Amino acid sequence: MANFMVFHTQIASIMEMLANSAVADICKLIDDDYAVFRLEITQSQKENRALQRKLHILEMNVARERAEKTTQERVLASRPSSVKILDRYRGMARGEGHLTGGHRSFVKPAGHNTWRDDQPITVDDVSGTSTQHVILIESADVEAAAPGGSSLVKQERIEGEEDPQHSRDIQTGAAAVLVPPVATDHLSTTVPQPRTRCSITEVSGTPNATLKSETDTKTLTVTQRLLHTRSDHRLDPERQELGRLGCPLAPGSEYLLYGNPRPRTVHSHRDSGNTLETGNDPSCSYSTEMDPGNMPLGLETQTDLSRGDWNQYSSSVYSKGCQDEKGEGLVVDEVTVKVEGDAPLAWNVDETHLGEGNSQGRDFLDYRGSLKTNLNVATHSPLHTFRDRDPVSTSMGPSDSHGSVFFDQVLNSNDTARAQAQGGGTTSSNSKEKRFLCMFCNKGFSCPQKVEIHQRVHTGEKPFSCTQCHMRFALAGNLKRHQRVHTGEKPFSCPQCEKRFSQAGDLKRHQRVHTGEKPFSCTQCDMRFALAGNLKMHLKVHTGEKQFACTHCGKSFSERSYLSIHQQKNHSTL
DNA sequence: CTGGGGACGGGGCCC
DNA sequence: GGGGCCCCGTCCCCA
Repeated sequence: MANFMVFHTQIASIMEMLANSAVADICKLIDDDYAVFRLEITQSQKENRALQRKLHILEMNVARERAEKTTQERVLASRPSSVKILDRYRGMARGEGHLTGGHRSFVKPAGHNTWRDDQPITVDDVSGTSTQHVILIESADVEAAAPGGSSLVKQERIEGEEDPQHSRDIQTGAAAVLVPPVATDHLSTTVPQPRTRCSITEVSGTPNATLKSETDTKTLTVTQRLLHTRSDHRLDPERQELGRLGCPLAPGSEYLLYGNPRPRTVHSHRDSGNTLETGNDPSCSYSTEMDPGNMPLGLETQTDLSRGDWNQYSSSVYSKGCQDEKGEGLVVDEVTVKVEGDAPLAWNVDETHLGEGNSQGRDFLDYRGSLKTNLNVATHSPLHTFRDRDPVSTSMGPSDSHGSVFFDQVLNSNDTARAQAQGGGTTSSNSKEKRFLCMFCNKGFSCPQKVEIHQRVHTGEKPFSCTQCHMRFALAGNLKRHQRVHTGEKPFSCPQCEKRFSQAGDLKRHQRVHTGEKPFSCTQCDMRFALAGNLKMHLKVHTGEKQFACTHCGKSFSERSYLSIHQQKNHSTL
């Protein structure tokens, strides 16, 4: 029994020793693992800090890149001579629903003087889709700041998570003032040095980010020049190249330029795609979405840009513009522009696009012919100085400067003549009062609102629609007058007869019947006419459309025999 | 072909 | 500044 007790004690002792040993081993293992674990944690923390630093630097680079863009916008905004640009074509794009829908495409104008084809400045947000935009940035600055670390950063954003600042910067030129201080500082210090530029590239078809790095010192050089020559960029040789229109610079001009003649979003009724091709070659389909045939009717129900939206848009745009009568600011709105490669630019303005289905379509001109024949229609207004080729403006704006010049040409060719014929024109003696110029035709107006109204001539905007028919009008007064067609109202009565007229001009014209006045005389013969249209028809006699005109009375005949009969019958005694 | 009217585009002026 | 009105020019159509 005693032996048993001793044995039991020994066993217990051994068990205790074994237990202690086991605990010690376990503790030792735990300590070792803990040490390893702590070491790993420390290393991970170090890596995290390094990655955070890199991320921060990359964010700064992104901000810097944005700042470059926005600063360039400011360069445009701060155009000399207190010039202000209001891009009214955003409304056109709105009509396409692109902008309101969030679709934004900023494209390099093909053939742009200062942009290269390989410039990666392309931001394309497509709303309504789940497309993820991968911003891939590889910057030498990052490498320098975080040596040894990875320079690849993936940043994926889904729809709706768009950076508000980013969006704001892109959407409005006014946001150009919101340049991050860091970015501006960076610009001021590093711009002169070539550096790696960040490219924002949409990677389609790949769920994950891929790396794309582009070093474009040339672009930076251009950007730098633009950033630092805001006051003298008019003298930029490249901008001087704009002088192909023969537009000398006009320093100190007091003209304020309204409107943006850049072509806007194309809504071609013939082309399958709503495309606006930009490039060097002026062959670009252009039409306005003011398609009466497709327009909804009714002032109250219509929501297209031509009506309420348009008004709203215009008001917004011009309210912006009016905020800065001094020309201190710039409102540059973007317009969706889709570039298909570097397709040549061609502006095939087709009146069927412009006014199809509208009796007023006749007023639209085929600008192609005008473009051919009026390339030298020079306007000596300083406004052309500002039709620059600023890559920022073109990237942010609705189109490239080629389209702008095109508009200059074609619109000057048509509207300027009419405007000048009606006492307008930039060179009028009262140009000081009419210091608000239309960007399309240079016609001067006394206030911006009149420019806005006038520019409907060029834009095709017809905000006022008749609720009784499909007719649309650019002027409210014309709509009001038109409605007499439906009401039958004829408030103008002739005092000499029973006739009544819906328009005062009609009455006045009618009264020539009573007075015998014939103010329109033929320069080829002695015929006189009470109506200009009749004279115009008559002139065809002399222009060869009728080959056989009577030398006595001017009457013309399609065949010589008819003329002979006429002369024998009416002038045989002569 | 001419005369005449309907209707619209658009600039200028005034309130 | 905005709206209304006037006016001119123009196109189209018809008798």
